[in-house]
Amino acid sequence: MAARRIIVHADMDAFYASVEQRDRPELRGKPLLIGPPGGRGVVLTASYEARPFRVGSAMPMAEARRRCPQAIIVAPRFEHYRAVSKTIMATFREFSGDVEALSLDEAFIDMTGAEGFFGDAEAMARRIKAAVHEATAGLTVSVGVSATKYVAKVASGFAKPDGLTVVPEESARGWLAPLPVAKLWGAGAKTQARLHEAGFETIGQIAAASPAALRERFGSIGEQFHRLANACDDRAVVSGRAAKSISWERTFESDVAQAREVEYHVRKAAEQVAARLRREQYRANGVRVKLKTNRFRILTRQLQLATASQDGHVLATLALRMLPELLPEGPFRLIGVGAYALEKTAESEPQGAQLGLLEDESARRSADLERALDALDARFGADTVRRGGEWLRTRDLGVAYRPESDD
DNA sequence: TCTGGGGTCCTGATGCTT
DNA sequence: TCTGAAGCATCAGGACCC
Repeated sequence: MAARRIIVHADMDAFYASVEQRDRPELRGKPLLIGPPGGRGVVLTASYEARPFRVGSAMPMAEARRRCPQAIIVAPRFEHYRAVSKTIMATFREFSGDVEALSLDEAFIDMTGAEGFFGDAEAMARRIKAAVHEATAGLTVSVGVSATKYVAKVASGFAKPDGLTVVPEESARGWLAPLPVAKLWGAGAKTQARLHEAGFETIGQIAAASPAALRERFGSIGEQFHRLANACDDRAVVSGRAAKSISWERTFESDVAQAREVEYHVRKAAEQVAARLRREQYRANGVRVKLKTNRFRILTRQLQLATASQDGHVLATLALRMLPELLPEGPFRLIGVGAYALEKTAESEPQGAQLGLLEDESARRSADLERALDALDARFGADTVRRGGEWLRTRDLGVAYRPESDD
């Protein structure tokens, strides 16, 4: 008989806000919103002091400011959060080799068979929480433990912040039953509305329904809901998953309408994606362009590359080829470029050849970038200027950005 | 209210091959 | 040689997650 599984789901509490409060004592104990300080955007994270004002993630910043005028708004520092996240994931790996990161602030840890080292499920969870607290100089994490990923995940959110919930396998079904269908993994706003329309309010009602009827009404996800509601979830914790796509997109302060401006932003996005591909040692076999119109219609087009590439010029050339048929749909509030069908580069190439390639590549790329900039200067006129490492186009675009470095 | 960024997975339409 | 069906790959969009 297979060993009884012990799956831990660990979820940092108000992660971005907690990091800022840890690093800046003047923010502690105060309502804090992480998000764009001005312009268009939504709240990324609200500190626990802001939550009583009914402010939360994904709420438009304008509405959040109305509900909580005294909140301090801080722009996110993703690179910093990524660094803190590395420390947290490394701490998890001290407990198990099977750690599956879901995002910067949460992960599954398979602790099956580790009772001999760390004690029972609750003891394990306490030790993980204490280790994270120590490694991060005071950040708290909520932890759920059960025999399946799904139940562990719901459990970690059960007693936030700084929570610890253990749901034994034999009581998991009954524990889930009274929870609302919103707790089903995969049921977002649209699906919840359809579930309510069909008379389903609780997970227990889904568990008791016929899987065939659920499939009939909701498709394959209906059957999946039935399995989850009955605490049946044999998905394994998968460590070291490779990326399937890498993208870069931006929403503008004011919409972009002119073809030359759209081309400019597509080119810039392609360079950003290529820089990440090189940094993370991927090549892409396809390029996808994404535009969001000022009426919130999302348009995408994709093309495959003849040869896999991590070169910004190649990606941009292909991306620009898809633009003509989309431009009449503008103006656009968002422009993005993505690379998909990724393959890893480093391992398969001999070390010497790889170094030579990288040197040549780097020199050629710098020259390409210079040529591209000259061309942009020539096309956009004298108000496209570069000062130090910063590129500024003030008159038309109102944007300033620093190209992402490769290292 | 006025709606991000970076991802994954699923579905239906369409086109190609056998 | 033509045609239709089946199977598969690709594409565009939708929904979802954090």
